[in-house]
Amino acid sequence: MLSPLDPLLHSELRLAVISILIGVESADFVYLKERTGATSGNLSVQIDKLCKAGYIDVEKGFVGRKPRTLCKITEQGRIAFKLYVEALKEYINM
Amino acid sequence: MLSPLDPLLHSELRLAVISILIGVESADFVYLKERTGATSGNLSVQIDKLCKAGYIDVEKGFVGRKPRTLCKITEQGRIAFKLYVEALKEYINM
DNA sequence: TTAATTTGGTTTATTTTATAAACTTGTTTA
DNA sequence: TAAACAAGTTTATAAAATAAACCAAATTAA
Repeated sequence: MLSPLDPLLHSELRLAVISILIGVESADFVYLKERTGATSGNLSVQIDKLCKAGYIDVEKGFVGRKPRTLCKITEQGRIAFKLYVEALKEYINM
Repeated sequence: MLSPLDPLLHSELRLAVISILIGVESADFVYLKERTGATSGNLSVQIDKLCKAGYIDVEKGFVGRKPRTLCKITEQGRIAFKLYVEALKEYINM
């Protein structure tokens, strides 16, 4: 039977965020928003979920006087993504 | 920016159904239920959505005295699946 | 200098989905 | 002939995604 798909990753926006974070050291809220085209509200919620799941680390601080939310994928996130991709491949027959 | 993912296909069960139908001439309700492990109710609903979207053809009939729901992917379904897979690849960096 | 706008978000409300539970109709089987 | 089963459908509930409204601080414009 087909492997189940991690519901935390099987979400367009969360998958996009993880997909971006996989390729970079870290990315901030503004960058993720621009790259994904998401609304702030939606992005905020989804970042929170990924953080609570332990898939990303979120560091809130300031750069100069502006707030900055920095996101970084965790090892757990990398593993979950890898497993998700493997499961997905069963569905798209690759 | 990342391509949007067809919401009709970006659903675990509907994707599983299409994935199975891609590989066979046709498949009936019972077979799909067994292969996906879904409940009847869920499967029924999702088959309906795929049908209404024009991604599959559904033929309800009888074999002997037992009802049989036969599903078959349409050309539109094949195309949608192909596009979905292409879009997905952007996310999983392939 | 103070009023409006922008930036970088968060919170709350709404809509949509997925899923499960309950139900139906006809058919075997005991 | 009553109980159980098969093949679904319908309805109710739970969870998700998304948008809209909001907020605080900083910047810009009048």
